[in-house]
Amino acid sequence: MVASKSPRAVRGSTTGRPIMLLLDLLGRRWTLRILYELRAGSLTFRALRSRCEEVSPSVLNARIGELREAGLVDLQSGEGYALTAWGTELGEELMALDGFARRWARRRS
Amino acid sequence: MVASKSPRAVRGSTTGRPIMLLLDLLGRRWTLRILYELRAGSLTFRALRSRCEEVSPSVLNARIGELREAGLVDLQSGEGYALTAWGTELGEELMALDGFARRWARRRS
DNA sequence: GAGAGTTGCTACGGTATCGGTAGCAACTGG
DNA sequence: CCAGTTGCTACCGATACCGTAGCAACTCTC
Repeated sequence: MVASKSPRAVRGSTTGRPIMLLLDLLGRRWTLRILYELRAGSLTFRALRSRCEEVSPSVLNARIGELREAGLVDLQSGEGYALTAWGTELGEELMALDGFARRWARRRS
Repeated sequence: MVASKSPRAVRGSTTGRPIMLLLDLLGRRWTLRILYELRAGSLTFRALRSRCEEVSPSVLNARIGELREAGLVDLQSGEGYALTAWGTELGEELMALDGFARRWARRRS
């Protein structure tokens, strides 16, 4: 199995609206960060962990499992973890946040 | 005070990069959802709570406090909570996710 | 000015999630 | 055989979260 515990399918998506699924998925600790760190290329489990400030492997594995189940991340043997086509597309959306973040950080003291 | 407990300033932003601050802020439960729900206009505390599936008021208040401190959300007396100019800008970035979410939801079963 | 209805917000206790460390099985290269 | 990877799990203490109840302040209406 691929870690398909499916903690709760999707946490609180009573509406069924896709955006809720997505917001729910992304609103978990380290999920956004993982996508961000994988933007430039594949990383091994441990390398990814290092990039994420040595997050607990159990949590990292849980997040990876969710992202794999969502079809956003994939494990390719020998290459480590990488974004899928969907993951890449989402990553590009998130990269728009980077520009905003810089402008935003400048204004708040 | 405005709920300025500042749980940890920013969770794990050892790098100081603005994007990390932002990802950290957005990677908390309900934060993305709150921004999303406020996109169309102001909402009172309780209305916002209803939109967020009756999230615990303590958590909602914590998230609001963080968003206010970040200058993304504002409380205008008599009007309820609303996005600031920065919040609106960020909200627009997030709205790009909505289109992605629909396409993405279609592919996964 | 008493009551009902708002508002934003807090306190409390139980529970789920997260964090930190240790370590396993499998594989690779000597 | 041994050292060094890899992905991943188990355990358990710490923290964030949830659910309910309720408060003070304000606005109505009568």
